[in-house]
Amino acid sequence: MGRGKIEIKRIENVNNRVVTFSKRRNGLVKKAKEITVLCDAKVALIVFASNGKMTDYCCPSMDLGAMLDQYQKLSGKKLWDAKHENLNNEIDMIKKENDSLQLELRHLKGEDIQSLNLKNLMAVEHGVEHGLDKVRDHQMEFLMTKRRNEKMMVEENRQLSFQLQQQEMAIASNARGMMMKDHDAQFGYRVQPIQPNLQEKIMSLVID
Amino acid sequence: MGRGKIEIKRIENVNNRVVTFSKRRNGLVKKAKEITVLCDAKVALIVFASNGKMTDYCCPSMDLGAMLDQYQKLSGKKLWDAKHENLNNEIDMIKKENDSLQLELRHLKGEDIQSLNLKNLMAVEHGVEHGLDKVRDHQMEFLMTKRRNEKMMVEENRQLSFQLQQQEMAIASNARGMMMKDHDAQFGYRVQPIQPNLQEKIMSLVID
DNA sequence: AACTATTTATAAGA
DNA sequence: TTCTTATAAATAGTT
Repeated sequence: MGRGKIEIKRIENVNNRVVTFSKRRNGLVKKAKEITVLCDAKVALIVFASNGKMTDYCCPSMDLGAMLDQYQKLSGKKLWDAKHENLNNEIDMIKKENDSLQLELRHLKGEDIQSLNLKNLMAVEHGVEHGLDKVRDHQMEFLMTKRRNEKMMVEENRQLSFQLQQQEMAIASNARGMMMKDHDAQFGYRVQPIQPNLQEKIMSLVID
Repeated sequence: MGRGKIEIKRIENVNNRVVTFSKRRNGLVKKAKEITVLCDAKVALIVFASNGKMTDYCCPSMDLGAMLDQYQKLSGKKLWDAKHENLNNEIDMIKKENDSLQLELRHLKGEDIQSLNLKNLMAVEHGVEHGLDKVRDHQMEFLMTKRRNEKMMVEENRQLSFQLQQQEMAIASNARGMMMKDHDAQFGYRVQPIQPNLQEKIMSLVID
């Protein structure tokens, strides 16, 4: 329909092809809209140009998802069900892994062991013993650290007391020596902990 | 385009509507095919009549599934991804559960415990100790059962030996008393275990 | 389902 | 791209 009749075969001239595509795509969408309105039809249309650009139309009365659900029902063809199945399989696999983990966990806690034979029981025992050793080692380390920190705290306290005492002495002699002048310099000394924040660190370790 | 111009609004006359639908649907599909061939386009078209009947067209170069994948990519709209999202969420949840199980398991085995604080360490220790007790209890039971079965076996053996001895004596006296008649009755006695199959049961327990 | 008068779509040209 | 226009194609109403 135009100045000349054309054969329905690929238009080799790129320009013509692009122009024709644009015109016909518009025509197609227009007709889709028209049949939707005129005949109460439900239409979904997706068009990709050869350059990848997409145009789509979907009747207002039903969204594309619903259209495709219907399509699957009526045609019996699967669109996304395949992917669905993959995900379900994955879920099954992870669930199985989960179950076996849970079982192993219960075994280590001494539950559900009536189903184990002697060899497995012994394996579990060794595993648990080993774990217990490690946990106790770690606890020991913990306590050692705590004790070490306590010692450091005591030592720091000792040093602070010493400094404090010295400063008090200095102030006293100052006060005695100058009596009523240089009041402002009197408190120029600052008590400075050797390791700032050490005490907070230790407390958090102990409380944690 | 026809004998008269029509407004683009729902055709109220049912017959006209159905006929027009049929004509226009054919036209739409024809145009879809033509643009596919002429312009190398990819087209997917689904049409539902108001009576529910479906017609569809999809370009031969790409199946509907692939078209819709592309559609989702380019439009950013979700079609089945909504359904998939649920499954993906479920997968994430189970995976998280899995991870925490794995961690707990490693803790019970004494691995990765440097991240635990003292309270948790102690909880793990108690758990593991309890498990160990239970496992050992169970092992003990196992051995007791085995020992009990061994005793039963010894006792049964004793009884069998006794029966056997008695039968041998009976046979001997029979043979002496009857010498050359009633040969067939000679072996009429049968050695019957007190608990049939007990030995097999015990063996399977021990081997298991 | 055909027919056909008309409307609509569009191929080619500008 | 867009507009124009001659012509092909689609189709509304009729038979």
